Amino acid sequence: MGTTRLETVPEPKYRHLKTVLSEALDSEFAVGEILPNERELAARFGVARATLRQALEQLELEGRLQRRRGVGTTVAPPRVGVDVNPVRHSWPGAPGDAWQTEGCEETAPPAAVAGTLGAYTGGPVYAVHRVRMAHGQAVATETLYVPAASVPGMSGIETEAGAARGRAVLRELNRLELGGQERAVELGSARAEDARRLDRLPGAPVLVVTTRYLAAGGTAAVALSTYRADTCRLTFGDFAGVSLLAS
Amino acid sequence: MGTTRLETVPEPKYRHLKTVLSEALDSEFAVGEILPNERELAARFGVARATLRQALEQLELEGRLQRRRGVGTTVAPPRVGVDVNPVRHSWPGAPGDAWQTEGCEETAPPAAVAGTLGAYTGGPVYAVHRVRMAHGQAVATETLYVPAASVPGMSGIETEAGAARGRAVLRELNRLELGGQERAVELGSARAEDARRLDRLPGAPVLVVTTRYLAAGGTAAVALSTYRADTCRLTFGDFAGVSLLAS
DNA sequence: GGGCCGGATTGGTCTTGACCAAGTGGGCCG
DNA sequence: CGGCCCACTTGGTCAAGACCAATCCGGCCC
Repeated sequence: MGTTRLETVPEPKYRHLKTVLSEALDSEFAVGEILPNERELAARFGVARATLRQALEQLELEGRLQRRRGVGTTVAPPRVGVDVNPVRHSWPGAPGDAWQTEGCEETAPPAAVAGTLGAYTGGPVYAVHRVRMAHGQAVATETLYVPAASVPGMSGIETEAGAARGRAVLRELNRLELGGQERAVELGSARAEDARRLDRLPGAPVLVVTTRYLAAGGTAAVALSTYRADTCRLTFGDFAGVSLLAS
Repeated sequence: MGTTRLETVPEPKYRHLKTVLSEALDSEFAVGEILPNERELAARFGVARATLRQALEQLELEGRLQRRRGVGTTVAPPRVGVDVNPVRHSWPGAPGDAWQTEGCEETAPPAAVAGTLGAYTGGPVYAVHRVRMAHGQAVATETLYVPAASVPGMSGIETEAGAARGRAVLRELNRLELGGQERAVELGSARAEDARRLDRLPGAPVLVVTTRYLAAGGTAAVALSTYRADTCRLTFGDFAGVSLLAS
């Protein structure tokens, strides 16, 4: 074991294993290459399969590996940089971004969202569902909550259905004069529904992005987005001038 | 089990357990309260300890629980909102933020950082180490890489040492005319050194924030920050006018 | 009183062994 | 030939049990 051992206590096997595997991935494997199966790897390193899996799990969390039941463990490509501002000076749904609108329904928003919508509570709220693609695979899901009262021209919406209706809501939203956005990022685990769309198991780690879209009257809409934590690196396009924000 | 069961396949025990525990946390436990130990919980639910631990691990990942060896499992408080822009129109180290400078050394930056420093490669680079506190506990660590060539007045730095020297570097940096920042956020696992400072085990999930500080000449500095993913919710203060960024 | 020490408690690591579920691919059957 | 089906491979879930390491706390010793 040629790794650093500055600690006074022995390093757990799985952590040492993780280091060894990590170095092997850098030097001996190509992206997309398939590793030996877990039983063989465990035997090769002389550890129990559970111990090996502990190391593999962390490597997968770091985006180094990709595992699929029935297929195997493969070396993952570097994380894709995903800009949470897909299009400059845009509301969601502007042409050119990678979002794909899937549907729209009229529902009661989650309690947490309802609170931030503030002034618009009470009236109907549209929930627009979208999926974001990158390199041919789904990397994020989003539910955008839009109170009908917060945007004009919402009366004709009922004439359309499904994805078309979602796009109509976004179109109306884009007409608003915007006052900026407020974002938060935290770690979460994918709900069953999101996991399915992201081709992951429920509970998979995701980066949860909460966005408040601000308009003259207050919060015009709230978006809840979940990005695959294993494959995504969220970027926040350069926003010049923190100084511009001085109050 | 009153939970939704729309899937056709049976739900794994640990996931069901997670749901049950999650609901119990909401209704039957107070923040800071200590749960029964793992062996008793496992017995109570009629599962192996490993299965119970799988549920607890996910709940800890979501910031619902906090576990400490030799102490027990406690109900975690809601995540703290941490603004990655601690002070408006500021370089790091401005008065009033929650960062605490711990030391400064002259080192070769990691390869990834060296690349982005671009024009300033070759000369000496200072690494300033800081820790960010919130509610009395360390929630983030940071290493700020500052090429001596990128800031003026760096000649007198050598007269100071340790934290004082770090503050001196930050002071000089603050004098620069700034051109904005570029950020990226991704999931990572804490290196041994960071884990120690964050009072976590190595490998603990962290949100890794990479910040490029831009100045007239290019990248003036690069910061690598790691935030405890279980306790932090990163906020990006409202930046008005995505429209201001239009090129 | 103050500090050391040692046992009890708790989560962390590790093993062995078993079965399940999702894909893959080859071979049989129409 | 084309499509269905089943055996097989692979990761996912689960069990029962053992020992380790960090912490706490009470009692002993100075």
